[in-house]
Amino acid sequence: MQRTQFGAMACSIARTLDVIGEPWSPLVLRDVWVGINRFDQMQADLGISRKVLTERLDHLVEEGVLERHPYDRRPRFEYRLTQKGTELVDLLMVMTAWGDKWLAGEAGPPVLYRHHACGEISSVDLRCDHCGEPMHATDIDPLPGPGAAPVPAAVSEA
Amino acid sequence: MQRTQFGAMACSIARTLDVIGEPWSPLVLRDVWVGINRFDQMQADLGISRKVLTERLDHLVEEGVLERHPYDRRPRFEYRLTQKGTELVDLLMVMTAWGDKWLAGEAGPPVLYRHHACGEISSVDLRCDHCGEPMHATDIDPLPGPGAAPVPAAVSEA
DNA sequence: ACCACAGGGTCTCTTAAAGGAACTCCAGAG
DNA sequence: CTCTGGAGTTCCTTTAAGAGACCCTGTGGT
Repeated sequence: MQRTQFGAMACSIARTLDVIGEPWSPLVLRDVWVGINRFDQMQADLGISRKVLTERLDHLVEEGVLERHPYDRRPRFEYRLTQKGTELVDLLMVMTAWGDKWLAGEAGPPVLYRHHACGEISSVDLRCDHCGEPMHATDIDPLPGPGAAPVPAAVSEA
Repeated sequence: MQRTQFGAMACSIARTLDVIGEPWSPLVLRDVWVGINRFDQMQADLGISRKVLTERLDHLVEEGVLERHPYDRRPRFEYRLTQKGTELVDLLMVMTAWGDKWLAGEAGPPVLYRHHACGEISSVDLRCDHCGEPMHATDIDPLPGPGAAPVPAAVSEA
């Protein structure tokens, strides 16, 4: 719903939410990722209302996360991930890992991932891109960066 | 808003969205993570409506992501991350990395992270927890897992 | 003992977004 | 020349977010 626009906050989390924070958006992205990339396929797969699906697709295309590719002389499109969108899938992979661990219950994870490099069923882990050691919530200190608090007159964020 | 409950879908992404998919929830989590953990502090920091903040905090506590710690004889609470919540911060770190790369613009990232292990300003990278090689969207194949499609009578998901 | 204060909510009202379903548009098949 | 099937679009109803006033309860000052 999001009446408040998060994009103006000096916070990359808030800005990212402006792109995929709306309800259904991550699931639309997931569908495109796994190859469900036409309107009616997605609609059927997700059970989302057609109106909302239209809005989400338009928004994701505007944001440069998806691209429309015509596949017919009529205005018929397939949606595909851009580079920006492909990198956003990292987020889905981490959501999957967390959901698998904390929410899957006795049935176990609904989907497994096989890693091409090693051929194993595995999941994703977060590492420091400098030293390669694990990097999680308690392993870091936040410091103000160059883009901090850009609008002095603004009300609040962090 | 989310009239549709995602939690019933056989998809860890959808289930995770049920926990933190509502508007503001990730930002509430971020605040608690960085030490803004009382009601009025969060309200002031985010500019969220008090009603919605109450709902989000209640929900996150119910889901076991946050814990209430009294700090007064009156019913006054600090909110803290549980283990489940701390691991969910991984998601925020990945959102931050993506937002820093694609949305920060010329000003640069609003916040930097210093990694304790190496002392460097760095960001997070996704690795296979088996072989340690990079693991991104195009490096994996999804396969059906043990918890796939639990309700044969159900309508749709993936 | 009394009053003002502040943290942490609750209530109410308005506005906008999600759900659902019917309707439109158009190219190609028969 | 009508039928069908993707891809939207329109309309209506329901519900959640935004905004801001109001409430309740210890506490500290006088």
